[in-house]
Amino acid sequence: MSDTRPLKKSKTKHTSTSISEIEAEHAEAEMLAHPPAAEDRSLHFHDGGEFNLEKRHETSAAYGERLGSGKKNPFTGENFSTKYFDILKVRHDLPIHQQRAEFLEMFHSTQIMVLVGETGSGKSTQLPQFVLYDDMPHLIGKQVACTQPRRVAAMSVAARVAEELDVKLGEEVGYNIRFENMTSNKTILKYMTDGMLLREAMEDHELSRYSCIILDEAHERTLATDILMGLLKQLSDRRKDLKIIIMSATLDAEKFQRYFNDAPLLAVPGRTYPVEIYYTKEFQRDYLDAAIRTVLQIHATEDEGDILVFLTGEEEIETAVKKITLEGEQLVREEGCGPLKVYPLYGSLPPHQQQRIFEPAPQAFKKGGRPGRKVIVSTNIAETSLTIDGVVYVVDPGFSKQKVYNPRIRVESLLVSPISKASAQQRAGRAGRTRPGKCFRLYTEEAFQKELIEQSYPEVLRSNLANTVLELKKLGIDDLVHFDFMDPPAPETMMRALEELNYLTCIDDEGGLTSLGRLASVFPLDPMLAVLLIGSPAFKCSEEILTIVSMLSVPTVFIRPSGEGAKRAADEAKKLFAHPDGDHLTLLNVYHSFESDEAHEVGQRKWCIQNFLNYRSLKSAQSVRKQLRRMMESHDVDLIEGNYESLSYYDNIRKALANGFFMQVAKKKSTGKGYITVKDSQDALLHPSTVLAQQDEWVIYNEFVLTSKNYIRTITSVRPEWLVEFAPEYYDLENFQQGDVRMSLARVHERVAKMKKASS
DNA sequence: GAGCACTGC
Repeated sequence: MSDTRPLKKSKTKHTSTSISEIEAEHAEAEMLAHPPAAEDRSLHFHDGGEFNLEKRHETSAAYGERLGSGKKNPFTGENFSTKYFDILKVRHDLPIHQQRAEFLEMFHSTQIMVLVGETGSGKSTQLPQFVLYDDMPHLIGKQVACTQPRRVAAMSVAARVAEELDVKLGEEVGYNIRFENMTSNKTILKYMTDGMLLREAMEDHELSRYSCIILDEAHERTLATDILMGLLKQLSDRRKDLKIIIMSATLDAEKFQRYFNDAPLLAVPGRTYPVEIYYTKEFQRDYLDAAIRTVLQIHATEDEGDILVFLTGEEEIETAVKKITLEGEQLVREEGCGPLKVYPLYGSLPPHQQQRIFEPAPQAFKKGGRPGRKVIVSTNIAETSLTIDGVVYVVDPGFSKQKVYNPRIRVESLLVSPISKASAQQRAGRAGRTRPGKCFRLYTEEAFQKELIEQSYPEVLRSNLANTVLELKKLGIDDLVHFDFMDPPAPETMMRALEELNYLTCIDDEGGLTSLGRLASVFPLDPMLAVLLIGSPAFKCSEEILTIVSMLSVPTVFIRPSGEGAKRAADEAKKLFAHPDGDHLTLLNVYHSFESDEAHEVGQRKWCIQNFLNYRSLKSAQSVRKQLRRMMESHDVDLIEGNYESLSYYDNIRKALANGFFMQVAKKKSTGKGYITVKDSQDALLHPSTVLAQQDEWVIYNEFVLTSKNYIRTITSVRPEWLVEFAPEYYDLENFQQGDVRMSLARVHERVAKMKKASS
């Protein structure tokens, strides 16, 4: 039934390098009441003791253990709970515990160190605690920070560590993520997202409140992590008292060491099971089909154990789920196989459906019968963000959707591309979390060796850097060209970013931050949206623009289910909100309706379902709006509500949009179909989701998407006179080559000149 | 007349 077999067995044994040691359930850590401290503190050593500041950065592992195993919590002075000692036993069994002394020795001898640790080593939870006992931040009024790339990780690790230290979450141990600051003036260990620490660095370049900064999951190379690394490298010269620890999965430890001036390395073993790797003999033309057949074959021939399949996107996953389910039923009927339950898993799936992957595998039809099995068909989300125990078989076709940036046409797009060796190893590791497993790679061993790159490209090489450059400027980095990136981005990408910021007047011609740029950097938005927001009071509609910007900052609010009838119904529902001038105004209508009395009477959640709208997106637009509004207030950006009765209500909003989006304009082609972008002369079609008819000559667009065709998406019609008026330098005729756009613009300039003459 | 891998502020 399958020509992907016989699979060649490789001798390679693989050990997982999985990431989060802490599962979500720890987030619900039970908080115990602390009994009041009654006894005096004289019973030192065999009964614990107190911190001794003189020993700071000179303590031994025994010192920390003595303090941590006494009667009283040395951080709070209160008696430890019995639960504390139960957890302490478990912690002592973690591999990293053996290396506490080794860690302290290295920590004392160097300012910057690199720590690599595999899954289950306990590095994210234990290491920061080792630091606390030696660094004693509470005695010198400082804090220890530990960054995570994801919010859930920051929250759940913090909850776990608070439990381990027998303190209340938010007091000695807390976390800080966007929209939620769970810390207090007692906090000495703070888990936070990497983006959050970057924000703090923009306010305080010295990061002076910290005595030690731990960057966790550094191998993921998020934009924020990369910038922080460059920053910390610089800062380590100015602040000799600041300790820095870079934590990573094993693969690229040397690169981190080299980057940080040959920083010493500590490696801690993980706790995972070996995974056998199988390759196909031949190249698989149709990886989707091969993946489905491999799953069915595993089900028919392999021992008990769940299957995890990696595919690239929602549509592909839903197709695979349907096919596997159908053919699985056939296997049950014809071959007497056990039951098969198939679950999709991807980011845009609502949380309760994501949770279903944790349901237990189906039972065999009869006792002692062939095993039932659970199959999870997932995007990359199961590679890093979510861990599923019980997976024994991994099917890896070797592809994922990755963001790529083309600086020439200034477009970010998603492309199905081969994964890296590191990713392949990470995927394989997912099979060895509970017992030895198998990984079926749907490509040849030769392809793995020769064609896959070692590491995925870091985000900084795949993104538009306008926002990053603005952040760096705000961080006080004047010389961007010589900023020490671990992987420097292409010069053209930097040039594009500087050019864009210059057009937005966020930086002047000398590359210096302008006052507008400084203000724009306050907002957690793309510079263009920030400038749009800051400019909106001039058009007497900043409340409305604030709403539109918030709606543009969350996942799409429109739901369009599959199935012909449902699609039609969803399209009809959308028409109720449609504004003839475009999608931005349509978003405004949706938001207003969401907050209307009518929606509240029905119940917002129900109202959303009735109107094919995404409740979660709208709620998050609300919280984004609240945050941005606060920032506008504190930075004196006027909040002005447009006059809905006025005839110019919508025109004012469109003017404000034109003022912000003047770089993202397309013009209807005078001959032929479709539109052409004004700056880069790219052919583009209006995305079919637009509410606009195809007749408006000039439009601004929110994004340019490359899929089956070139599309511009989220579009509003504007008058060209506005563009010329608001961005005269950008629309100077000399900037345009001969052609359609220039000819039209010339006529616009003439009209404007005539009008001026007539009125004077 | 079509889709949004995953994060983060």
